Amino acid sequence: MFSRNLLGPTKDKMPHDLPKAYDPTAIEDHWAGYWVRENLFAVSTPTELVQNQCLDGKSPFTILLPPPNVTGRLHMGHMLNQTEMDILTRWRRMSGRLALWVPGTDHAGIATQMMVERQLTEEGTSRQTLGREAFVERVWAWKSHYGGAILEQMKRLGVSVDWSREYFTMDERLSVAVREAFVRLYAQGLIYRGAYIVNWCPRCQTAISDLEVVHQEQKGHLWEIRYSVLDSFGRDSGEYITVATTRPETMLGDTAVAIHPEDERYLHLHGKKLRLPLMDREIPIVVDPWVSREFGTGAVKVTPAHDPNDFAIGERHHLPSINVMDDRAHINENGGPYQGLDRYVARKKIVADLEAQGLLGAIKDYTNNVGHCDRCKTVVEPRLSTQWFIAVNKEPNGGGESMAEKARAAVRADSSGKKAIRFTPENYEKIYLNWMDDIHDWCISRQLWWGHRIPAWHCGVCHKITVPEPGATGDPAACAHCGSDKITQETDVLDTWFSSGLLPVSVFGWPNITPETRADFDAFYPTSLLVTGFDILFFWVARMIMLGCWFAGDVPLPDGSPRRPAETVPFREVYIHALVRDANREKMSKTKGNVIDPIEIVKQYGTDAVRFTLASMASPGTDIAFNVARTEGYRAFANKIWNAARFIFMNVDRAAEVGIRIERRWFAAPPLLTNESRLEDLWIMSRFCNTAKRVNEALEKYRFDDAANVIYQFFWGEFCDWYLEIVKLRLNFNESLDNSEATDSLATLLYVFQNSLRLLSPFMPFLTEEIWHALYEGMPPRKSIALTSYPQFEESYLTQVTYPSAETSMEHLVLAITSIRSRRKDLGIEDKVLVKAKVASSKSGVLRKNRDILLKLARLEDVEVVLFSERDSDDRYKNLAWQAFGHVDVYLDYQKEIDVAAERERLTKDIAKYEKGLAAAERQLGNEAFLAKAPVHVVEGLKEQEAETRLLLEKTIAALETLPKE
RNA sequence: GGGCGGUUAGCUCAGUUGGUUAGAGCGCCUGCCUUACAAGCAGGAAGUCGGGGGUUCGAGUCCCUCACUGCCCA
Repeated sequence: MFSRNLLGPTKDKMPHDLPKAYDPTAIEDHWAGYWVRENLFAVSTPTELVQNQCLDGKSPFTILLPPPNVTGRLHMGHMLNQTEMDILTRWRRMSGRLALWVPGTDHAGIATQMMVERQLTEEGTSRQTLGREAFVERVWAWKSHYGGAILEQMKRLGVSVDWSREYFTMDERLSVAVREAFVRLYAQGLIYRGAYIVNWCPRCQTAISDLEVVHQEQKGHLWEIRYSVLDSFGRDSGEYITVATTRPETMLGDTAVAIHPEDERYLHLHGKKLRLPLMDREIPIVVDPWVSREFGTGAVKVTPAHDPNDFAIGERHHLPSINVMDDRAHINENGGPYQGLDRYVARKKIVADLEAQGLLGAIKDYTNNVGHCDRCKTVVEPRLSTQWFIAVNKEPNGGGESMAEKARAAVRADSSGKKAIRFTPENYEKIYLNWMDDIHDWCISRQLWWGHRIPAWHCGVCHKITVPEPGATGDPAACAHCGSDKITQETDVLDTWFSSGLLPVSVFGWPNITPETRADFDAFYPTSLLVTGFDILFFWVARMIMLGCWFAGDVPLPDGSPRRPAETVPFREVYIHALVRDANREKMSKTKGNVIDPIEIVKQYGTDAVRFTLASMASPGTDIAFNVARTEGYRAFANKIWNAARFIFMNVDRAAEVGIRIERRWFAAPPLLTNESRLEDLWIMSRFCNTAKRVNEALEKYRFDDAANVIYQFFWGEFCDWYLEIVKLRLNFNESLDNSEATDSLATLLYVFQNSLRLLSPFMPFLTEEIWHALYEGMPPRKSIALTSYPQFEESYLTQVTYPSAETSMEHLVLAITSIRSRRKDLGIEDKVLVKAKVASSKSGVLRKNRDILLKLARLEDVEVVLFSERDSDDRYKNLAWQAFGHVDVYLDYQKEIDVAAERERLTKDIAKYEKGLAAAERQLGNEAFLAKAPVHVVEGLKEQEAETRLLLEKTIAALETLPKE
């Protein structure tokens, strides 16, 4: 097998004996392992770099892998994300940048805790039985055993990350950063603790942030409940006020009923009290303009402990808050007779009891938006609870901008129009800013055991909170307020996104930035790019911007000068990629069962083909409907490349037989072509340079689709379809002949092929690596094609010769060939039959000069080439059945009966087409306004087109007339 | 309810600042195992660019409107 030669090439073996069909499984594992083993993409701490300045003058290209959950399994979204990052990183690396891609995993608080809890349940135990310390140990054990499987999957995809820098968000050094970030924010007055309505997940038994709540429409009911109005003696007045609710069980915690101050229906009730049914509690009627008069009955029950709006009303009217549910959303001791019941059981019972007491009004069907836990899909319970928050809109102690303000400024254009962070696609900038404009304080505490424990200590004596001073190491021994040593650490942990939001600063050493340790930070911060999905735009991207801008601002530049805001950002660019959907544009989900496992597809079609599929469909802003039909097509492309290699190796071997060896300089520099060089060589070099230029431009704009399609088109449609076919004419190696022509052709062929491999390698790293090594017969100049340079548009090279004329000449030749082929088909000439042809053209010189190509590719026995003018003035050419193809007319000398009817139909159809086109052109050219206002090249182009169409029309009509009458 | 996007060939999608007769892949039809490749080669069919209106010499592209559809936020 081919790759075995690379591991130990032997002279006596045929080195280029490749299997006929490309088999990715035979090579991919080998190279994936090789890249990791050889540490090819490791970037050591730069020693002589100044801030963002490489020795060669190019800044480093730095990119962080969005850390997958340690519990994660690779899905299509990851694969898209990683393919895009890998293409860009490989491309930047090959383009001469110091390219660092840092991988790692996220401890994923809730997800991981759930995973281990599930295991414990199966074992018949629980985390509570184990206790906190043992449980956390158990999670670590789980992590070392099962965690990070996703990184192994990534290795299989061949991502060019620096594995030596792999991190885990709970690593010691990153935990230090988390703690320091917390204590600094606390010292700045931006972290506070308080009782607020939070989203409570009864399943996970923790508060979750607004972002972790997914709203879903759900069919439910709207229950109307009658509350008795009391008279001035506290007795039932006989009057009722009716409220409507979707959550009747919360009435247990009602502390008021609110009405709109100007609602005429209730004016007489201002200042009255009500009897809360079932609980027999007196509650006031309050007036509040927030109440909508149109909704329901215009009277709303107020449950400050279980609804954010009610909480606000409660604050305004100094109402008590009665929390009626416990951590599991069971009714607690404040729920009277309902204590201990699950919320939904309680709901049923309360409705039944109300009905029994005649206090239940209408029950209406009602669809409302119910919040669910993002993680476990349990219905979230808004619930009053004491949590830790970051005040994102608040000025820090000592003044200055808030975190949100800094984070907005980083994205908005400054006075000179520059943006410190640029989004692609651009519209995400607006989405980000809209969100940032009404951002709420961030609830950062979670009632979990797995995560970074909040570095705050509660005093058992004075009940105040002690948070260490910034920079302090070690835990406090005594209360900072009363000196008592009876302090215990807060049991809550931090939101996972708090630690991942710090990654851009923490992975490069923050907060430990000293002259000795700062080299990484100086070189790699800000990172160059973030590639991620829009689903974590707010979760992660926004938090990184807030935290990055906040903390990097304290780190001076290497020369000691203060860091300007634009240099505090965590990344300079954000590329938001699309969602990968299934072939029917459905969102992939486990419940729908339409999840495509990338590893399965990779096994079936090869990593390169899947990568190429994703790249070719990754048009910014458009979701990807992943269709294996596409992947099948790109597997065919991989096979095409493979077979081109086989063809080339075959010729290298044939050359070797007559003593011609590959010379390294053929690879190193482009062939020296002149205006006298052969057309196909000039043309393919021109096309290659053009392709390289377009690929570089496309990648610069994150147009992975354009880049992939341009390469595909070049390699298959130009290099294989035309160049290889033509070059077969030249590759005649013979001991008795002068082989210089064949050798020259081989040199150009190898140059273009080898550089095409480089061009392709960021997209198809495995296949190109394999063939590239084989080209050097196992003795390559570098360890990997990934360490060679990326083809660039070589301006100086292209000005040496007249490439544009080579392109037009080649186009003409191609037109002549395809025209003859088309005519052959029309006449029903079998492929293997060689015929004689006459070709009239506007460029007969090109066709005469490349007669051999014309004969071979059009399968001709002989060809006579004349100019149009010669043909038209010579009687010998009159009355022949010419077929017009624009700049070329074709006549084939073939005796077989032609199908007159079919021919007539075809010509008639053509005539109709030309007439239509001609009419359109004439109409426009007859328009004086058009002639006056349109740019010259447009007018000239149209005139030319009109003339051509007219000529085609005339010729076709003539051809129709020469057909025998029926 | 607020905001953003989409509608182009049978399918999945490109189409850059308005400019000559709208492209690609897959699929489809016809013929070929032409020694790199049948995962291939050659030739071909297929679109009134969601509907309507407007701006313009000129609109898939800009504006208005309607329809359908997706997403985010509340």
